[in-house]
Amino acid sequence: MDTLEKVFEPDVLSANCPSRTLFNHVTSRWGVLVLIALQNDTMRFSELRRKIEGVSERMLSQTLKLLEEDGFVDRKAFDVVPPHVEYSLTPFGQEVSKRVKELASWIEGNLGDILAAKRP
Amino acid sequence: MDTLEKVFEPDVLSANCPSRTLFNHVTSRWGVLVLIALQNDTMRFSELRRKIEGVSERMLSQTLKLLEEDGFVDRKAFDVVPPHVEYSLTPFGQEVSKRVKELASWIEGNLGDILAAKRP
DNA sequence: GGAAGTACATACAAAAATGTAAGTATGGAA
DNA sequence: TTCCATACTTACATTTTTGTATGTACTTCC
Repeated sequence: MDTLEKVFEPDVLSANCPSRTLFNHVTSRWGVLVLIALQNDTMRFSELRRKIEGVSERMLSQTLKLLEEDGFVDRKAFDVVPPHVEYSLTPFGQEVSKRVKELASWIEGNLGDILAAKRP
Repeated sequence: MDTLEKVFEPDVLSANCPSRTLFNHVTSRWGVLVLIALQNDTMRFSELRRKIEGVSERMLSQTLKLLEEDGFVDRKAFDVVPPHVEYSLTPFGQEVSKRVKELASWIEGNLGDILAAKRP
């Protein structure tokens, strides 16, 4: 057996761990929504913009670019004149999307009870 | 059977759905980390501050207050002179924490592969 | 012929998030 | 007696995020 193992354990609680950066991108305000929106479909930029209520074009393209760099989103551009670009999730993206969606779904599904238990 | 059902379907993709607000709190920069840190323990303010590398006191107390209002965190204060306060998760908090943690763990566990696949 | 749709980039402005420093009341350690 | 620790709050400054408006290069619809 190896004598040198676990030299480095990724941990999002550590300020400079790369997993923290990735985690931040994935859980960013628009990142989570993009991941959810793309879960089962390939979508065009403007479709995404309509589906994710409230995103501005600027934020959407910024978020997509970031997730693409991280390897969670795949961008396919067709060189035609009214531009046509399709976004979808990579296999890694599908894994994180699944988990983000489970969180969102739990909240949506228990919204009534959660709201009823609030105090302020 | 009821004739008036599903009048309202919670959806985080809808700009003004209450689930979106809750989802934003939970997936906020420090919110996710607080939820993870409190997963299996009751912790004091300063312990949390040490565990979550990089949080400032201000942000930590603000985040704790928000999660407490939402009903995910429970705050127990003892009226002693060097202040003593204990934070823990409510049952709802444990549910969301579990899901947030699954996302974080997946990223941590696949960090090497994710990083290896990045393009920039 | 003019308007709309497409997928952005870019400059600028405004808003929101975050950090820093200081203050509070008190006990116990050095 | 001075300093540290506790759990915060508050004011103020800075940084980051987000939004708005505009431009681009065409094509199609009316």
